[in-house]
Amino acid sequence: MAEMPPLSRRERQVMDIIHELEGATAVQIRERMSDPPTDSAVRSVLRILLRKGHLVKEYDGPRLVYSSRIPARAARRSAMSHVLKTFFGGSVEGAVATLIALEDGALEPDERERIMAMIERASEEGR
Amino acid sequence: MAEMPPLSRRERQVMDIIHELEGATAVQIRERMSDPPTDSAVRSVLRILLRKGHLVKEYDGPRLVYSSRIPARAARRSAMSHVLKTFFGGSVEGAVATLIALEDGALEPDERERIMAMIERASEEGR
DNA sequence: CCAAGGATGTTGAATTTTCACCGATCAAAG
DNA sequence: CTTTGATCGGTGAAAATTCAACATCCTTGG
Repeated sequence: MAEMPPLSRRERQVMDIIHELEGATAVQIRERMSDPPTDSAVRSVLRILLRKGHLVKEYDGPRLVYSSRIPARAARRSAMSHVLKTFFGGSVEGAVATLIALEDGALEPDERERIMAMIERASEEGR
Repeated sequence: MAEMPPLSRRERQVMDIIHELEGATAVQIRERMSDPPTDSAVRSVLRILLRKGHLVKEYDGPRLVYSSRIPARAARRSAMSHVLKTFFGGSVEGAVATLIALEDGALEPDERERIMAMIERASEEGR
């Protein structure tokens, strides 16, 4: 049950929104779309993603909430791994450089500190 | 001339390969595909990407080399920005954490040093 | 000069995506 | 009880995609 065929356009758009919100209803998803189709169109995509095994549904009161079947942690790593390989030739250094330069201007001093500390800690724990 | 409609499956696959190689011929692209279609099928996608303005072609001797129309720097930032927003809620700290934990095990001490130095430098220059 | 191989572009058709219409269900309001 | 509004799922057809077969244009070697 590998996730063999990559996602279509709408499918990826919906999955991204669900990842960002970590679970969402059909209406929430539609609200987040820049070019929203009909409500039923969104549900069609959701049904397909369910059938393909990318999503799971769960009732929250009367509403259905759709969530990613794979844990957030794994999804994050997979996404980051892909851009690292595709756009940075695997260079963690290059990726971090782009990352910290992203929020235009400098990043907060305390966030900078936390990141530094985190790297220290990681390199110790990692043996 | 915004790049309004997101890319289709094949289109994205081809664009990723071109980004990774920073320019490639039709044959190179086909070689990199896990489920390669016919040579002409690849060219069809390339033609579409040219028409949509995502690619530019340029002769390198007898061969045509296809490259991204937008500069690598901008493409990298855009890609990283997207995963940052979609998977990390905009948290640079979280993104860096995932990034440095990515290459299983710890990252090289010297790479760690370079990253640390880079962050220092960025926070100074960035004012 | 002529053939062969490589690279490119084009066409048309099969498959896949995308989407709106429709009916069913359910809850709250009238 | 009936109506209203909101959610949900199914169906089928239009639109986009994917792709292989085909035609053309170099370029190179015989």
